[in-house]
Amino acid sequence: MSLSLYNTLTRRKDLFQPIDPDRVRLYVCGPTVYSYAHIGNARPVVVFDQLFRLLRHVYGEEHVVYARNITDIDDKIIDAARANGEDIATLTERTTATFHADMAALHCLLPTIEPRATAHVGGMIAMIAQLIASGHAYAAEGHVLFSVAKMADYGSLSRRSQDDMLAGARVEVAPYKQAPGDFVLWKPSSPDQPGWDSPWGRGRPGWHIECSAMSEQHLGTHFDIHGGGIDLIFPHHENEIAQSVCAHGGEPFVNVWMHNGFVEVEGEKMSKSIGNVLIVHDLIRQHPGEALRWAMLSAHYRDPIDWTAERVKQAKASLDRCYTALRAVADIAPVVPETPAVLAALSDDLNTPLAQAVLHEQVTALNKAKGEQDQAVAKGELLASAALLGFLDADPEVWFRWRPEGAQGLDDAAVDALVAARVEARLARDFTQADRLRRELTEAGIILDDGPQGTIWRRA
RNA sequence: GGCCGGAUGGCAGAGUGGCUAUGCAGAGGACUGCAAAUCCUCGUACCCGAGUUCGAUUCUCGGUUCGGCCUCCA
Repeated sequence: MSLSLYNTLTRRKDLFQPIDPDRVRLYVCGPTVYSYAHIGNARPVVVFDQLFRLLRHVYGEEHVVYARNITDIDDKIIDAARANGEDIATLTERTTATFHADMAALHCLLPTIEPRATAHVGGMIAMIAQLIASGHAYAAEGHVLFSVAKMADYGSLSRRSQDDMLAGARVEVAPYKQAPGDFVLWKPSSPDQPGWDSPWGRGRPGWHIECSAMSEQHLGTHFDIHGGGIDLIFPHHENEIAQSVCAHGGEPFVNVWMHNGFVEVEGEKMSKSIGNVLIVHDLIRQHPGEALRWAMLSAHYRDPIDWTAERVKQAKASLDRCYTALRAVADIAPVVPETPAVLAALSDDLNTPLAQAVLHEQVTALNKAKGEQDQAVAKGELLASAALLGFLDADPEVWFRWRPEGAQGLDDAAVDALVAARVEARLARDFTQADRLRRELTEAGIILDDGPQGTIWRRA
């Protein structure tokens, strides 16, 4: 199965050919750990988790290296720590732990490597020194800046020229800059700010250099795929390219650049001023994480996604349909196929909406399957496809008993008791009583299914 | 102003130069003590205009419109 991926560099889908199929390397820009991750932060995590899963399937689990950094030094962190009255390490460790838990709830695997910026300052300083030595950067007033004029094809990823950018007139013109487009590699720290000793005085790294230094250390100077949000194309990734290519004597840096689209909320841009920022940590208390993952993957990763209550509801309904089918064949051992049917959809630039459609067709096939043999095959087809997407790994009984945190109403034992009472009433052919109990349960959000094997229930 | 990406049925969302996904919602039927679930059937959607073509929702050009980025941003 050939894999094609849309490459921001070429602006088209290209056949993916790894540099080394025994060591396929992926780098994704990870979180700046100063507060809870919002749904927009979660999108690249879910999208590139999906890519990671696909690459592992195609090249083998041991042959894929996925690095996603933790940015644990940044001015936003400094400000947040000060505001909280806690030290930076406490803040970043706490936030990182929450990030891990939240992303795990979205069924995201841990990356192979999770480098932290503060553990790589030495590498950043070395790379900056290299850039100065090769004439691509200069020191001025305690800062070190990259000189964009020294790189011939600066702007090739975002396809913009220096002139175009100056027309935007939002470029900060600092006195120590030789040209307005030059960007900071190193900046000085005041005594009350965190800092590291360097040849240019005590200071801290600029935003872009950490990814160049960390990818170099863990993935080498030239690797396969680099991902992140579409807003990172410029300046972050453009500058990363400039730093890495120039520090490595002009050799190629990344073959495929991939960018996910933005998340909107109920048709509006998500922003603090509108007050519609959705925090993953809150969402996972109100909805099963698997449903949130389904919702996130229900739009193609390059398109903007409008995150709505309706979308989450539909995602939950889709998974209910899957788990309903699986519940009916819970006792049948699946016959797992070698190649999941969703592989073709995923191999076409991660077409997850099409993959979900395939899952639905597999559910229909499972529902229609007659006899244990056919059911075992249909179940295996569904599970194999779902596994590649990070879905349907729960016990259906657990899925259908899920309830939001702090939910009022009947707990599992209370429901079981009422259901048992109704079963007795039905056996006694007291349908008035049975229907009264059904009504009571329906009002409590419990849906009953009287089947040949007895009565089962689920939460709506 | 520059660069980039969209516009598909009630909703979400794929895809294709002719055979018009998938799910939800809706209509009808089978099944059912009631119900739920399931299965079957149904609704003939592709922003506008011109061009290319035997044929365009799909390709080309123009337009309308929505959105993103232009050194804080996933």
